[in-house]
Amino acid sequence: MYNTIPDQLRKLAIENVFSTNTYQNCWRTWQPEILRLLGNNYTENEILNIGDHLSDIFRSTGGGGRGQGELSASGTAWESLVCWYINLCTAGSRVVAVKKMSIVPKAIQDAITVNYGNFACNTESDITILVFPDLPEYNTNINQLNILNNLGIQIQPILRNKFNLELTNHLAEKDFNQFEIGIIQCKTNWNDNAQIPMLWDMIYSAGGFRGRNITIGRNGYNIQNAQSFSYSFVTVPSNQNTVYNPNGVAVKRVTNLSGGNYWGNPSIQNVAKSLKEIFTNNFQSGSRTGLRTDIRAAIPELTANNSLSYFGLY
DNA sequence: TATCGCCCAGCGCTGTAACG
DNA sequence: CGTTACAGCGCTGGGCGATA
Repeated sequence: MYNTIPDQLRKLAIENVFSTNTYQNCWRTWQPEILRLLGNNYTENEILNIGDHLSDIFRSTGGGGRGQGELSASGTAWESLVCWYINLCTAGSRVVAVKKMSIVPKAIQDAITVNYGNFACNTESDITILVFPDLPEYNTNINQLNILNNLGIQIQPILRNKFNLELTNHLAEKDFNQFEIGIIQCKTNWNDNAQIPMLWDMIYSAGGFRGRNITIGRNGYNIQNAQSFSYSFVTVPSNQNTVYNPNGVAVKRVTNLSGGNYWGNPSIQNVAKSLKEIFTNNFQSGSRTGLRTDIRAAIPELTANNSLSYFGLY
């Protein structure tokens, strides 16, 4: 159970999140807060509804600290919390959120690279969402797989006790056009920064600009050839004393993003949606049985010494 | 006058490359 | 394989100017 390729990559992604000092410090405060929100005998509803409270959870640490340390760390912390939450809600599905770029399959990395002349800029993305194709390779226990590399040699799913990324690299090349790709731009504040996701979304939507030698993708991998591509924005927002209304520039700039704009609060019509809505908006095809069914099945496994205990919810 | 959007500068954390 | 060094990255909140 939870031993498919997507779920192995998910585990790697979450272990990476927990490996940073910033997240470990935050987690000491966040974990009790999250467990309190979940309550006893929680269901898939309580798990999903964490999305309405992510901003409160985030603000429970730091508390307006203006030190450069906290300032710098907060961006990482928000990204990490969003990554944790998305993976929690998608456990058991073929949807995986990855924060660390180097564990994203190479072909996907290539596809989302924007080339400005011969300079590859924006190879980084805050969080990359992968929806693995609905093929046997991605629904089967990795111990029963027999995947051959280009030399005809079987790829070991586990190498030196670690998930072997050669597996995902190879399969993403082979099945590239059946992958769905999502980029999530995380920002703790909203106002001025809304320009950044707006502009990148324009470039991705336009598919580059030939006359100016601005292109997307490299090594033959292009988001146009993937199954789908979406660009989303997720903010806290940390701005104090700011009321967001549907006509504000910051709001207008992100409401038309291909993947939508979200925050860690309950949805407000025409302003921002709760992050919990991102699953029905963008990544529905990543589950055979449906999101809620997957979460329901995952809940017993979140406890100590079970297959999803790496989420730290015990 | 009230509101809104835009601008500014800095320093510690993280990840990666280089090294032993 | 473990350690070190370094380069790149990001968030905040007040003030100013433009507009209604």
